[in-house]
Amino acid sequence: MHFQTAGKQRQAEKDEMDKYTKRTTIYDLATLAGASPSAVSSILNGTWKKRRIGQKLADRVIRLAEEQGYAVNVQASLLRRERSNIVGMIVPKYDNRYFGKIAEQFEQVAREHELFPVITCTQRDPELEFEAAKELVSYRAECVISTGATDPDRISAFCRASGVQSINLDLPGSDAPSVISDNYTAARDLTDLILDRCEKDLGWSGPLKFLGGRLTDHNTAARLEGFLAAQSARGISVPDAYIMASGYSAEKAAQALAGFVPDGPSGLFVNSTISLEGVVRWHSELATGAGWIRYGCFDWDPFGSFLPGNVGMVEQDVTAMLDTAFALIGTQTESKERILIPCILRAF
Amino acid sequence: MHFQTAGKQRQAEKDEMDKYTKRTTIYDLATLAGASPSAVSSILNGTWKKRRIGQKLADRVIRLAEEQGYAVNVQASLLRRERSNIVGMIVPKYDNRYFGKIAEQFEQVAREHELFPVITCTQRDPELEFEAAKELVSYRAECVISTGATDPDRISAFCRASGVQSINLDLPGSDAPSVISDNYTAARDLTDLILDRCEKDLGWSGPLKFLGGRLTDHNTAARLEGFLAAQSARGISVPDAYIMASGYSAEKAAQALAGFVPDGPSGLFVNSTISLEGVVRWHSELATGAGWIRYGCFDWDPFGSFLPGNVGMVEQDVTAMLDTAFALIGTQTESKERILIPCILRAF
DNA sequence: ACAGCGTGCTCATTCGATTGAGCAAACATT
DNA sequence: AATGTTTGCTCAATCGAATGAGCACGCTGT
Repeated sequence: MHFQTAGKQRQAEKDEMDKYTKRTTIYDLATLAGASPSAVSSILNGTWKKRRIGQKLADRVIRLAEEQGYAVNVQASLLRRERSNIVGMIVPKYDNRYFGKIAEQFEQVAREHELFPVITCTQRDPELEFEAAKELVSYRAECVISTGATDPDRISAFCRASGVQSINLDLPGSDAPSVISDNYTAARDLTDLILDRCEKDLGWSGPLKFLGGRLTDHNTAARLEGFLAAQSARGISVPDAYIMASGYSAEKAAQALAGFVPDGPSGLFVNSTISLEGVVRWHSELATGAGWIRYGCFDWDPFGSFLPGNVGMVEQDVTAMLDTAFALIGTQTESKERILIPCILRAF
Repeated sequence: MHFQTAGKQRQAEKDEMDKYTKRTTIYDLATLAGASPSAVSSILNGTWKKRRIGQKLADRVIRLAEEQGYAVNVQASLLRRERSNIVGMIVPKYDNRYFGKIAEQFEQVAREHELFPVITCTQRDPELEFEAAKELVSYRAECVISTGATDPDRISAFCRASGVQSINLDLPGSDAPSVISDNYTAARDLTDLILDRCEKDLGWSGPLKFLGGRLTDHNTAARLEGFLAAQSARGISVPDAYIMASGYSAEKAAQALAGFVPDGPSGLFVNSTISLEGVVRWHSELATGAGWIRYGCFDWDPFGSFLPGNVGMVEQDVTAMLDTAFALIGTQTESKERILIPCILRAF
């Protein structure tokens, strides 16, 4: 009999190792309670009423489990259940408020859905991203959410092949449903805000410069579109040289602005807080003309409102995005639709 | 025979569900390769040479595994190995640079040590913290690292009872080894920096005000000690009312300063970026006297250097802390020592 | 021809929890 | 007393991979 054998061996172990290994199992508890492992199992996982185990035995086992510091072996449990209850998230970085908030909210929402959140940070490295996805599949995750992935479709394809659901967040893919911010609308609104402020404060109306991000990146492209649309709606045309999509780093942003000393009103659309760092560095080192600058940033940081010249920031609605994403988990929909979540514009 | 039974049932499943469930197992691969599951298993986990499996069979199985998109079932594998390779980290928040960096570095270092990192964010809720620890123990984590935990000793005790190693990071406990910043020395250095600047810029020498944190919290206490020591070394004595350890929130910090309108030189020691937010808010709203203020912050944020009045920030050496903590993993040392890691002072 | 050895593989058991099936006793019903 | 029903529990198989033990074959040496 399986459990007796196990019990005996465990006993031998105890004799030999004398409590070095304290991992209590249901077999140990069964022996202690004078009951069967299956009774113990069902008592501890809450199915005991369904299985018509008596209250008395249940109480006894529960007390024993507490005394012995029992904790289920999730590996064994999940193996049998053929469910993992794990939701994986792939995130590029934790080093800014946006991804920090995503990670934090992700955990919270996952727990509300009775799922075990596992977050992996991939440093924007496509290989690491894919490795992370494979790892999550190995853990039999119920769903893998790729956030800001460089190659979301590769991940989706792999997940599909293993029968794992995948969802894209923040950056869309074409091979799985995507929940993303409404970058176009928010960029348009932010651009309008900057233009309004330039007019009000400086009596000047564009064109604005666009700084940061990469044009090949979907979100930057959508934001640029909104940026241009807001201006062309006012009859402003933006010279090509004003589009400085110089990548994601403070240094690059500062470099892009290096030669620029404003000799009159000017405005900037800053595409991320990381680029904003570069802008602020440049701005604070200007000998003259600093007062002629107005800028807004597509991204949120609590220190933003204290930066001189900053007229407003766009905060992405992380909570709404995650709620939407989690609503998709478990649905069999083969749709690869893009769901747009409106952003929150914070004007200063 | 176990594997034949499994093979047959799997086949039946395939017939019935026609590839809806694609989770390939070693039994599937064994059938396809005409080999035994044990051969397949050892080939895929790298022990095949030890087990004298031939190169030809190995090649064939490896190719098949790739073709079929095979991924080990970690649950089964770990159950058998009785090792999880999981390191857990309990972290209070992701919403500032410090914990963001900790989380990111933790993952990286864990991977370098061939461990699977699982991070849980507990919102500074003691119950959630403990639940998280229990969950990690259920997953048979090799080690649980508690960062900034409100009750690290409770976690350590529970882990010990289950035979799981635990380490405290950032905030010390008395029941497990602790790796923490050298708060005293860094606070002393930061205080000296602020005092120096006050003298140089304003021709004034203290006493400074201390803002933020909670005195019951070990780190705040150590920093306060350094703060006071630096001043008493210069013969400055600090009035009790200058110690405003008003907790961890921007609002609280702003409130603590609310009535204060400087009518002469003054200096502040700010105990965290979250308090710094409150300071900056207050500072930027001052009608007069803003120029008379100098402050430094015990915590790092890249926007810090652009804030007027900020003379320097202390950055905790996260990399060194984590390297030190990981060096402890697997050691059987029963020591509950505190290991102090020097901080990095960034003067502006 | 047979012992001795190396090579290449398979068998059967195990990890700990779950679960459909089923047994035995207590109790109710006719 | 015979039958049906409920209650309280146990059995045995199972999830997928890992592994000590061992089998069968071929080769070498004598």
